Amino acid sequence: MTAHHHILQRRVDSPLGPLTAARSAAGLSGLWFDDQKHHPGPLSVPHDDGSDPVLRATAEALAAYFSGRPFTLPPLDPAGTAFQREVWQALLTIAPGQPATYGALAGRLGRASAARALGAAVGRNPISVLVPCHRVVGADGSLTGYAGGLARKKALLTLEGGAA
Amino acid sequence: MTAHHHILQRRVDSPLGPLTAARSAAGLSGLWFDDQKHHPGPLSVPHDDGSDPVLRATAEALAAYFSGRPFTLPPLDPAGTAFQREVWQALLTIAPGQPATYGALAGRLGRASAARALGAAVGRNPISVLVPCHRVVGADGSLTGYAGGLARKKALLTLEGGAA
DNA sequence: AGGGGCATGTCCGAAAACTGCCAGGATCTG
DNA sequence: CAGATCCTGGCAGTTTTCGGACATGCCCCT
Repeated sequence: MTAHHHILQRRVDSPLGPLTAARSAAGLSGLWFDDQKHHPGPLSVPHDDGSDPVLRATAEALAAYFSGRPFTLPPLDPAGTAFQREVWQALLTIAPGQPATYGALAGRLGRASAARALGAAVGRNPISVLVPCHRVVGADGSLTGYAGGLARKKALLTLEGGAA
Repeated sequence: MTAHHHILQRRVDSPLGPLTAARSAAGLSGLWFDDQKHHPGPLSVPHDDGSDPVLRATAEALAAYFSGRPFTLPPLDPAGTAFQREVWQALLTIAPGQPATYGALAGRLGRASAARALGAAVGRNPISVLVPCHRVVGADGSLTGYAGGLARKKALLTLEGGAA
């Protein structure tokens, strides 16, 4: 029951706009677009001077992602309920270019009837882009929603190509 | 808005039963009878090996108090809302043998009408005995309540003598 | 004397509301 | 008649709201 807080932050640029990355003691705890939904607001923690390994790895991963190069994720430590973390974990298993539906993902967790609850959890994903919550679409292929705005979701899916 | 946690604990004995003392980074954060109300439950923090200065000072202060000797308090750092800390601070100004009433104490804080709220705050005092929440009584002199049980409250007031 | 109402800050439990859903049926198009 | 659209109800986890209950005491009314 350790309450994990953000302890350090850093600004990161991207083709879709600037983001704020934050880390906890254990790893990357958040990565938000400035204007996205559920943004935690201005963090009252110090800014990284560039030496933090987790935040540096985050920036590098993001840059690699947008330029289509392979990359490795930094350790992740998003704060949430057990169910939410379970869902966010599952997001990592969705390959680029092969979007899944909310219902299918729910089924994969053995909770076929919890598609809607899963949708709510996906919408709360604190680590944009790197935890690919944008790869989940409606049963009919519609985008349905994205905390960073549907335009960004579409851009990300287009960038990843595949069966978009 | 730093959430202060307990980081170290220690058992302490007293004539009224064993207590658990806990400290934060800044000072003594709690001192509870085993069976008292609002007990935080088993703490998942290491036990002091006897070398911690704050917890040692706590044990010594408690021993001195019960044997009627003068003593000095360790630094205190109870966790609570602004109002609660204000109330607990005020408790320290009540001299032994000269109990105050809930209403009088509220008035002293410039909140004459908040006697009841103050009562609730007093009841939440996490540092038993050393922060003398037992020195507050009803307007008619009745004991009204004590997290550690009325028997202990009475015993403490008797021990302190004065206009009990 | 005794009873009822009210002020005040906090916590806690219950209940309602809110989701980035989806399947099934009704309604609306060519 | 075959789709495309729209509406409806039920789903499950989380968040928000709300109503009491408290370690009281004063005032007003019977």
